[in-house]
This record gives sequence, C-alpha cells and structure tokens, in this order.
Amino acid sequence: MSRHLSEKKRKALMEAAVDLFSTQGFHATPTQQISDRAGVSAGTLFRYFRTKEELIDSLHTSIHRALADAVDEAIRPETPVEDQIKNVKRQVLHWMFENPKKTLFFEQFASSPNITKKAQKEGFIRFSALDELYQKAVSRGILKGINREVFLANFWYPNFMLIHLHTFGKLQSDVEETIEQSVASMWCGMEQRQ
Amino acid sequence: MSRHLSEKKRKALMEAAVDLFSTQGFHATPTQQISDRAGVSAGTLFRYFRTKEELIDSLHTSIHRALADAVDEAIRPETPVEDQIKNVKRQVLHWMFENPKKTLFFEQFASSPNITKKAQKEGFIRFSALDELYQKAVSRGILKGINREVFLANFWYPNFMLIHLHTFGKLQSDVEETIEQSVASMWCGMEQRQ
DNA sequence: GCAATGAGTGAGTAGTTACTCATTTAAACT
DNA sequence: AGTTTAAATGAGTAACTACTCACTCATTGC
Repeated sequence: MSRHLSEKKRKALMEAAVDLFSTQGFHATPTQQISDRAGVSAGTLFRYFRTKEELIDSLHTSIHRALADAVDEAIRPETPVEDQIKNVKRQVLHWMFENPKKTLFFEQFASSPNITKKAQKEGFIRFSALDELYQKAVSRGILKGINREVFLANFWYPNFMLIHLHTFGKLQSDVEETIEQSVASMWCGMEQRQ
Repeated sequence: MSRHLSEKKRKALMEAAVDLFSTQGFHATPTQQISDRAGVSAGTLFRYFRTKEELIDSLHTSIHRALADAVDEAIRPETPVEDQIKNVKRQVLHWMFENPKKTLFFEQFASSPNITKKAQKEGFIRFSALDELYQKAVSRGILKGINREVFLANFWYPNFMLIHLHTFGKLQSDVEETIEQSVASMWCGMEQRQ
C-alpha cells in the first residue's frame, strides 16, 4: 500500500506541468520549475512520477481521455450522422476553448516527434467513436469523396490554430461565433456539394 | 570581407539541421550532431551561425520565404478569386509534399512557444498575398460568413496533419488525390453553400 | 618560396539538467 | 507518549549542452 501519496499533490504537479509545458515547451521546462510551481520540493516530483517522461505520458493520456469523453458525450445515435459529426466537432471545440493549455500541450505533443514511445503509440488523434461515425457517414453516401485522412485533418487541425490565436488574443469574433463558423465550414467542406 | 565562408557548408549545415530537427525536435538535437552530419567540426557551426537560435531563425526565414514564393507564384490576377485561392492551396500542398521535412520543422515551430523572438515576430503564418486574396474574396461576397482566422485555420493547418501522415506512410490515397481532396473540401467549406 | 590571411578544428569550460539518497518531518497506530 | 511507517526534503551527482579559443592548415598574393 504505497498509496499514501496524495492525489491532491499529483493533480497540482500535473497542472503545473501543463501550464509550463504549454507556454515553454517540454524541453525548455525543468522539473525544478514544475515542482516549484506545484509547491513541493524537487525530489517530491519523482515520488509521483518515476521520470519526467512518465509525467508527460500521464498528462497526455489524461488529456486524451478527456477529449475522448467529450467526443463520446456528443454522440447521439438517434440523430442523423451529419448532425452527429457537426455536434462532435462543436463539443470538441468547446472543450478546447475551455482548456486551451491542455490543448496547446496536446498539439505540441502531436507535432513534436519522438517524445515518448508509449504515448506515440496511443495514436495522437485516434478516437474510435469518431472513426465509427466516419464509417457510418461513408456507408450512407455522405463524405464519399473524402478519405479518412483528409477528414481527420479537417476535423482536428484547424482547431489548434484557433486555440493558438485565442490564447494570444488574436481572435476577432467571440468564441461562440468562431466555433459555429468552424463547424459549419468543416461540414460543408466535407459534404462535397451533394 | 569576412564572407569567405563557403555557401556550400552553410547549406550543408542548414540541411542537416532541418533533417534532425524535423525528426527529433529542436531541443533534443545537440549542435554537435548537426555539425557531425554536415561533415564539419563542432566549432565550425558557430562560425556560420552565432548561436543555435540564430541557426533556427535562419532556417525559419528561409522556409517562410520559400512558402511565400510558392504562394506568390500561384496567384494569377486575371482568374476568378476562388480559383486563385484553390490554386494557392494546391501549390502550397505541392510544396509541402515535396519538402516534408521543412514542413514538419515549420509546424513544430508554429506550435512550440517561445523559441525565438525574431521569428515569432515574423508571424508564423502571415503571407500578405494570401491576405489580399482573402480580402478580395470577402469584398466580392464570397467567404462572407467566414472571418480571417477560421479561413486561415482551414487553409493552413490540415496540411500539417497530411504531411505528418504522409511522412509516416499512413496515407491511403496517393499524394495527388489527397491534394485534390484537400483543396476541394477546403474551398467548398469556405464557400458556405451559396 | 614566403608571408599573411582567415577558415577549420576539437579539447576544454561554464552552466544546466534529470534524478538520487541520506536525512527530516509528520502522521498513524498501540 | 513512544514507536513505526512512509512521505517530503533539498543538497549533491553524473551526464550533457551550447559555446569558446588557442591552435593548425589551406589558400592567396607577391
């Protein structure tokens, strides 16, 4: 029973890490700085995470899970596929605008090569629920001209840029308006002028 | 006249740097490794670039310029704006598929915060020609419901994911087909079902 | 052939980093 | 209160990094 380690400190460490990673990058952020911000000593970090890499991995899986939850929640099997896809995109964007730091961390992760083996394996943007939705759409004749890669690229990546701009206060419209524009333009893009 | 430094070695160093940066990341790549790959000694690198940061900056501006050229070349003032935008996207994608490493470096740069001040200032994805095109499109009633941020996000970011997938051999369709799908789905996405 | 210039070298340096471990502190149980 | 258990500490360490500089080597002009 070595689980006397407080969940509170674990959370604090992870939060401090996301904050710093998202603004400075993994490599530019010393573990010392993380433990400082979390209000614990340098050594304590390594009682909660065996290595810095393990900390990064934990963060990644945690964020991945949160995103997967957002995707799952947005799926309403009884409604038309296109509405579902739109809705998932909307949910995801909401989550991202509410969690910009986690999103930036995630993007950084997606674009930085060779950070950790484990998390690279989880496939940085593979969510089974969305895949099923895509398959369903294809089998119903929608999205026919579009293969999975292009679909996923259009679905995920623009979001990152929007969060970037939002974080640095470079968004003209307000968040809701931006989300709606992004959802609409993606769907219509995928539809391939039926 | 300190410019007896050979342009050849400069090129070699920059090429080695892109190669390594794009597969390992900036921070994970020691200058030693770069000079090794370029076939020069550790000290020589610092005769060509005062600091590692200056090397990164040089790379960034060089790639930025190449991309700007691709954009400029694709613009044909006499043709309709929508064709021009499509064409620019096509050109950009072509360039990216031909220069995947430079593209990955660029993406990494875009998503890593606080790397260099200078290059951050260049605005990582600001190309005047494309901005003008966007303005023109708006003033002609096309693209009316879409603000610049969403437009740029849809224009640039999905490309990065496609290059990623392509680099790791995860693209189903061939390159040409993928490019066409991407161009078509973006435009149609922007058009907002006229 | 000689001297001068400056490009190229790579062992060395100062600084930083992830991680350790002997010790302290605090809580839990008897 | 006293003893046991484990969490927290932070100075210390080994490894690594960007960058330097005293020197060698190659080229050029005379």
